[in-house]
Amino acid sequence: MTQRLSQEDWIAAGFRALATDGPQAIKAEKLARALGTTKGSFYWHFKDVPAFHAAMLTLWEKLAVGGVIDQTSNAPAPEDQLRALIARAGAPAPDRYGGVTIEPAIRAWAMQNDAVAQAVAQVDTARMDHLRSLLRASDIPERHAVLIYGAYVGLDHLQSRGVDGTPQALSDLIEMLLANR
Amino acid sequence: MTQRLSQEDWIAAGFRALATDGPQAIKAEKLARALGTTKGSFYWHFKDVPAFHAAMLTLWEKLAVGGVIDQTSNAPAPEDQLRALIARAGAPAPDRYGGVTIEPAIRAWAMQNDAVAQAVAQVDTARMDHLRSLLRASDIPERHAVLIYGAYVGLDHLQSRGVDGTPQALSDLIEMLLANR
DNA sequence: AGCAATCCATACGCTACCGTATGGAGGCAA
DNA sequence: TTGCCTCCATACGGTAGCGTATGGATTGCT
Repeated sequence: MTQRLSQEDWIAAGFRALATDGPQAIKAEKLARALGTTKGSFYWHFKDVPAFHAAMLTLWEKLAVGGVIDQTSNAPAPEDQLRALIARAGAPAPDRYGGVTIEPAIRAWAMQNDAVAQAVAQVDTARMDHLRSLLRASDIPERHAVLIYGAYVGLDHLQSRGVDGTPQALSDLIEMLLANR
Repeated sequence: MTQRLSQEDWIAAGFRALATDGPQAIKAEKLARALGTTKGSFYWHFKDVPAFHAAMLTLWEKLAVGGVIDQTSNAPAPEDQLRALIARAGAPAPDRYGGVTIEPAIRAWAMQNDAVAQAVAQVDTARMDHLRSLLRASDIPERHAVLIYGAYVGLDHLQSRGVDGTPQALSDLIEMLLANR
């Protein structure tokens, strides 16, 4: 690699490593090897490994919340806002980075790192709040937010493990809830 | 600890460590410290760390598949078999060990270990096959197996992260599917 | 071209964990 | 009691990663 690297390059490499090999792959020297450089560069761009992790998390929070919440105000009826949300969240996961879906990996990471767990909790709360408001506007009981979001999380996980039929399943659920209100 | 330990003691400690601190806590010396002993004992009971992991996985597969599949044949109508399954899978997760729910932690572990991923895949296939047969008998379209199982996985994850309302959500889904067939 | 700022390579000491080897400690049978 | 067998403690060499320090290379500015 005769190219000079930026913080973003390192973070992208971090997400790639996280998605393919799990949290234990997000180490300074390991990433340096993957980028064809040395940890000298890493410690130039980041104070230490926890700071690097924090940078990854900040970016993910932005992608994970923004990617789901915005672009729903364009739809006319609240039912269609809901459908648009599911369409966006269903097939390809909303938070991709470098072509890789990272959310299941982030959730796995949260098991062994409290800072990550906290970030995931914030994202979950924000998403569920938004979902609840859409449900309210669509005359669907708000308590179903847990079901929808749980299904989203589980289907995303199963999709990452190679199970298929997952995108369709989520919109099946929404249509059923819309038909039964 | 003046007590002599068995393989089972080590495995229980392994699950405890996995559930609370994640996969990186399943190390010989770490577990030894948690048990108040040394790794001399560990390497007496297990050939090496991968062999220990394999023992954990074998046990989990048994709990995870058996715990869901058996004890459903006692119900009369297939609808009630389905309800019984969900009741068993809903509130406390079916595979507990030492009072701890371990499935979300196992799934997280699967991100960074191919042997674990394979075990999870086998469990998922077995459970979904069984679920599909119950759906067939209950006149619910089989393709909804993915939705139900996805919801189960996601709700189990959310429950482990402290979100509440998760047990109710799964039976809501089943009742809705039963009402809409 | 010359200079400064930016970025990377390398070497070092430190910690954590692995797996092995070997020597006990304690229970149990004869 | 003696001896054996099961189980654990300890010490060792090896690997991988952390964070620091310091010097060298490149880039961009003037």
